[in-house]
Amino acid sequence: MTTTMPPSAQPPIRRGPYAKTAQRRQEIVEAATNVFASRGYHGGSLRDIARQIGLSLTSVVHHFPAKSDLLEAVLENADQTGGWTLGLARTEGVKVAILAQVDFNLERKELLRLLAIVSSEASDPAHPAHQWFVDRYDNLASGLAKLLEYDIERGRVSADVDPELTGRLLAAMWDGLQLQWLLDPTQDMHGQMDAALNRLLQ
Amino acid sequence: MTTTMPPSAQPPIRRGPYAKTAQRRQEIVEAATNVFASRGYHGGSLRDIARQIGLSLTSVVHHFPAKSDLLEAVLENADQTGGWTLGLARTEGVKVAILAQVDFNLERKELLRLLAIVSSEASDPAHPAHQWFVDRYDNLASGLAKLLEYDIERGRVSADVDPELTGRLLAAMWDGLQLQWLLDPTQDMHGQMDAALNRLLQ
DNA sequence: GTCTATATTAGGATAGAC
DNA sequence: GTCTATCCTAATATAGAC
Repeated sequence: MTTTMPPSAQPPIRRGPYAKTAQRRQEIVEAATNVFASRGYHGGSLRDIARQIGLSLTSVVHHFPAKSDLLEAVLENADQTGGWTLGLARTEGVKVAILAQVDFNLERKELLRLLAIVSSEASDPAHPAHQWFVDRYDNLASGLAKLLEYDIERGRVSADVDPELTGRLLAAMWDGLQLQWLLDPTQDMHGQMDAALNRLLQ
Repeated sequence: MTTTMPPSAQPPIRRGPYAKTAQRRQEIVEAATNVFASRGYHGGSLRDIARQIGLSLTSVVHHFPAKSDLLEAVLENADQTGGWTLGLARTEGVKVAILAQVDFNLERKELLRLLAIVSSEASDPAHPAHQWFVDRYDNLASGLAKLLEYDIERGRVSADVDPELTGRLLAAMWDGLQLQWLLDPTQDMHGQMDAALNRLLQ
């Protein structure tokens, strides 16, 4: 906790350090993304993360007192950089939007590896990211459901489609194809997802 | 390596030890399945595995000199116990067979956790199980493709279905729904897979 | 085959100087 | 904020007795 200033003292102006800290934190988060992506959360070490950006272990710990704090920041960051292209879904429909996101993701293999490994690790309720992933799939499914409803209204998706259920199915297919692609990058994930969307949305 | 007997010496008869060894190995493999399932391959330790069956670490190492040897045995064993119900697919169709396997799998959560975690870890080509999982998905996809062809011939599955591609899609959907169910066991995986099969097989 | 004991390396975390 | 140095724990692996 920060100590409170006595009322008489000059309040220190220090906007520089804050900016520097934010930048450092970002560097650490990016390095952690790489390490967790290749070794998992349990398998990845803070030492590796520190080494990757030429920092000491102590400094990393200074910014993120516990390893789980760092994981939390990594996941937050992953969701921000994985900006879901909502606008495209409104104008072009959910299918086009998903395929665009698939193409975008094919360029960020490390991040996908991270999410794949940690999401399965996190199926243990004691895992620090357990709730985060449970919420993530709930939000993903209901987000897709809303987009599907919109498309159904406009006749772009069959009225037979159950939005909530199909949201779950789309998320599942997405993850599953991504795993197979991660294992074997010669797989045509775009084409496979395209075919899946045609079937699932009729 | 075992030393060769001199021709003059009595060949020792020892069938007991072999059987005992096989049983021990099986015990170790089952403990390793639990540990790898809850902590992953990197995160799981040989000590935990030994402790779980009241054995010393050294004895475990005696049977499996390297950790990766143990993982290999665990995966072999997982595929055997996860006996794919081929007979059912011939008589009742691929959809019934898959749903039966889904129900069976819902009782073996630890094994599914293991496969989920290790398969994503193994997307790193340097992982000891990398090739095993690449082959596994190839075999799974082509196996499903054969079953689909059979069902198409008999009119149980739409002739519009591309067997090889759809085999991939089914495997992906299966994995994806399983992950969501592992994270949140209140998910109705049977119902979701049923709906997915109806859509994917028309 | 199994054990105790130990080697060696590495993990997360903390103390205290600068 | 960053460092060196250190603590404590645990990892894989090996040596050698029984």
